[in-house]
Amino acid sequence: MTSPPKRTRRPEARPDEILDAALAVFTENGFAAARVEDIAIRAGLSKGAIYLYFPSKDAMLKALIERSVGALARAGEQMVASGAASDPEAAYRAVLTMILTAMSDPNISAAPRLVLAEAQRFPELANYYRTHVIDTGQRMIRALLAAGVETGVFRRVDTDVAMRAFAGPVIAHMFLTAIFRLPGDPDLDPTDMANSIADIILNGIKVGPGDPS
Amino acid sequence: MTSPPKRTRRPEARPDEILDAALAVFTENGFAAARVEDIAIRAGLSKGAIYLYFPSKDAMLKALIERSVGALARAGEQMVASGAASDPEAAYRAVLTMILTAMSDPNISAAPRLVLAEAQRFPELANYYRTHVIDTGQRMIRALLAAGVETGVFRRVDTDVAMRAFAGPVIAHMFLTAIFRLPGDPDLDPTDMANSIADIILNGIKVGPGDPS
Amino acid sequence: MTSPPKRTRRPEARPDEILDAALAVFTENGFAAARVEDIAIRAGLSKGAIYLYFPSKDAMLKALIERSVGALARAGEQMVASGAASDPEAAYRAVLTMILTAMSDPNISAAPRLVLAEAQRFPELANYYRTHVIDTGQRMIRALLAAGVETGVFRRVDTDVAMRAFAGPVIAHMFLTAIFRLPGDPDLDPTDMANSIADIILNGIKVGPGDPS
Amino acid sequence: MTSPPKRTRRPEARPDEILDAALAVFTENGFAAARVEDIAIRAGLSKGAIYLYFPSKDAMLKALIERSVGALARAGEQMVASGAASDPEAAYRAVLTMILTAMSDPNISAAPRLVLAEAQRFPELANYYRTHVIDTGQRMIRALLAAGVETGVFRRVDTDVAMRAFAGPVIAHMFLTAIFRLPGDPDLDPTDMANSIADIILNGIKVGPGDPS
DNA sequence: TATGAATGAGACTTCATTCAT
DNA sequence: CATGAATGAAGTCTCATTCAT
Repeated sequence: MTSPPKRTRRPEARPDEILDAALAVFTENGFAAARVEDIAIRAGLSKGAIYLYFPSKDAMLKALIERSVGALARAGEQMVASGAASDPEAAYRAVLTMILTAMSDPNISAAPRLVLAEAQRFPELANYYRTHVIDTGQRMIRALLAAGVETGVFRRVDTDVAMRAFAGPVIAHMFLTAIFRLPGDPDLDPTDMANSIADIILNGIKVGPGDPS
Repeated sequence: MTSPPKRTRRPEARPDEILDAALAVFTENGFAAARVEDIAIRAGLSKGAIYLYFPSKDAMLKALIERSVGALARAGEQMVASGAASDPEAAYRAVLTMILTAMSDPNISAAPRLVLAEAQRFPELANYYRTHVIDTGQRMIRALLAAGVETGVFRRVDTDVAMRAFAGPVIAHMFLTAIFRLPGDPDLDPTDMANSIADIILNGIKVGPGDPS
Repeated sequence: MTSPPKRTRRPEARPDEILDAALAVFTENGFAAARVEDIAIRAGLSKGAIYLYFPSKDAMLKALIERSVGALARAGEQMVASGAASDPEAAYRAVLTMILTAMSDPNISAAPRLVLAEAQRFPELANYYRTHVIDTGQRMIRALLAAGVETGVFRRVDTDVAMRAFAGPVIAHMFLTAIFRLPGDPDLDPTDMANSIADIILNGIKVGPGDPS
Repeated sequence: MTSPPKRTRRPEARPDEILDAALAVFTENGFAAARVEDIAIRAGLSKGAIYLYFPSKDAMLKALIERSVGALARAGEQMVASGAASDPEAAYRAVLTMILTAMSDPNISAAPRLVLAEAQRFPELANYYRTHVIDTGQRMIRALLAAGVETGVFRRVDTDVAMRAFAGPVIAHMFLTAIFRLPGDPDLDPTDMANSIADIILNGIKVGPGDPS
């Protein structure tokens, strides 16, 4: 239960500790301006030791993104498991609440923000993210929409449009929370926020009075 | 008709030409990794000449953001002029179309993306952007909502929620277009996209059959 | 009597005005750190105009030293004219008073100090100064001593020793006045100082009671 | 016995080795024109390694002066220990011989000359030197004079005058030796020179036949 | 003569990476 | 495994000098 006696930090956890430190430093300074030494210090290691675990600073960025993508993928699976097919509306609310809650924590949103900030410089990164995150998200959105159309609650909406409508508010919330929030600003409850957003989006894609199909 | 022999080229346009070049290089490489020499080359100048117009690389970033904010502010005024009060729905569609069209051009979205990428490193920048862009946007959204509530077409929606619902799809579109778009991907017409998004959002905040007020 | 109407500064005085400015800037910043632009500003000219009068920064330094050496040479002639032969003691007092008075003014001592500061970097400069100033001084000191020995008031003193005894206090005074003087320090009257120093040095080389010749 | 293979060389001596190299390069080129790389090469290190020991070129200059002042202070203590009180004349001769011998070596006089050359640019440096060297020297001269007046061998001499008479010849000797000496010039024996100068100065401040007190 | 925009070599400084220990 | 001294490439910024006007 208690934290181990410092020197005995299971050495197999090192890479992860380093990535934690790297994420923090990358987020604070941007990738290019981040110094390996600062990562080392934050990880409680010497500069040289970092290179026993990662061959380069670039590799750390890549590993970081891959790790974060893994977490997102797991979240996605959970999301699918939450039963989109039977009740698409409830599924959407559940997923949105989960993601928005996560993105309300700047420490958790750090990785996605890092990708958005650095993707242009690292096309390989952008590609990895697109394949593993965006495409997955797209598939999930499509499934959600299909389920809703099937059950007659949703009208037919273009996937590209839906992606913007579904992901956009999350991204906006992330930036507003992590970057543009002032010290005195009130804490917005993520669950309330998620439900209010869902009220709008779901209402927006529901079959209306005049919509035949 | 052709450009004069190198040394004589509307000298009063220099700072703007340099900022154009800087924006391009910053966007491509990120601020920290951008080299002043590349900016100079792109601006058709020597490295040293840059420093005749800007005292430092930091100053270029700042000037760049301020210039871009000016453009956004002007767009905002135009948006207000488009008559939100008389017909909020039409006003929203007009504004969204305008912004989304702009953000469909990676060259135009470059400045906002730069801010999102670098704001964490430059709190002063974040602050400037918040005061000049986000707060202005918030005011406009509030005015739009109030007008709609007044005329009985919109239900009452929290401003923070509305900001995420209104701005989010634009931001998502911007990133999808500028960063995650593959060479072969089809061109999405911004006007169609704006209208489809507006269909969702407007429908989402409209007074529904069951909503009394 | 009044200063000329600004634009009409006899253009033939330009080089001298530039050298005045250069001396001031060189003294303040050292030669290497001095900026040609600062010299130009101080001279009321543009950077480019400087190069109409001097081919390089180095040339300014050289011209500066040569000009200052000319002034010193003229002072030396005056010194010789003051009649060392007839009364060496009075001649020494007169010369010391004159030089010490001059060296009490940091503006006047600026050139010699500049030489001492930069001579190592510019052997040609050191050489010029040695030939024109030091060697001349040496000859004068030798003449003074010879006259005193002739009249029986001075004992025989080695020229190298005498140079150190004669010039040293002047140099010390120069540095103490120009560099190490604090704002609040009292003004020392150069004439008093010269006479007090002369009291020591003259007494020191006079034929004493026990000295035969 | 021979120096070990490059990387391992009493590492604790590094800063001192660097300062030795810096002093040489600063003296040769002046501070502003000295290149850090030249210092590094002279110290047998790479450019970057210098910055492991000193944060800037300025810091090297400061450290250099402080080190040299320390040496001078130690010499001063030794001088006091040489017994000024019992025999002021002998004490003066001893001190002058010591200092003049030191100043006859251009390597040793390098630091003081550097101060005289750069003090104007670095007021902090001038101040440090004044407090630690000049003021100390002044106190010692005053003590020497007081002792001589006490024993009735010296007449009363103003301290400011004495400083110029005592320190001047040393400074003159230093410049004549380090800067204006030609390759062919004969070696002057510092001890002889010190004694000859002392003959003049001591004689100059001694109580004369006509001086009552 | 004079201007001042422009050039480009060069300097200080930083930092990713290596390697002897 | 770990350290930390060392390297060297690279980048920002400065400034003497030039030149079209």
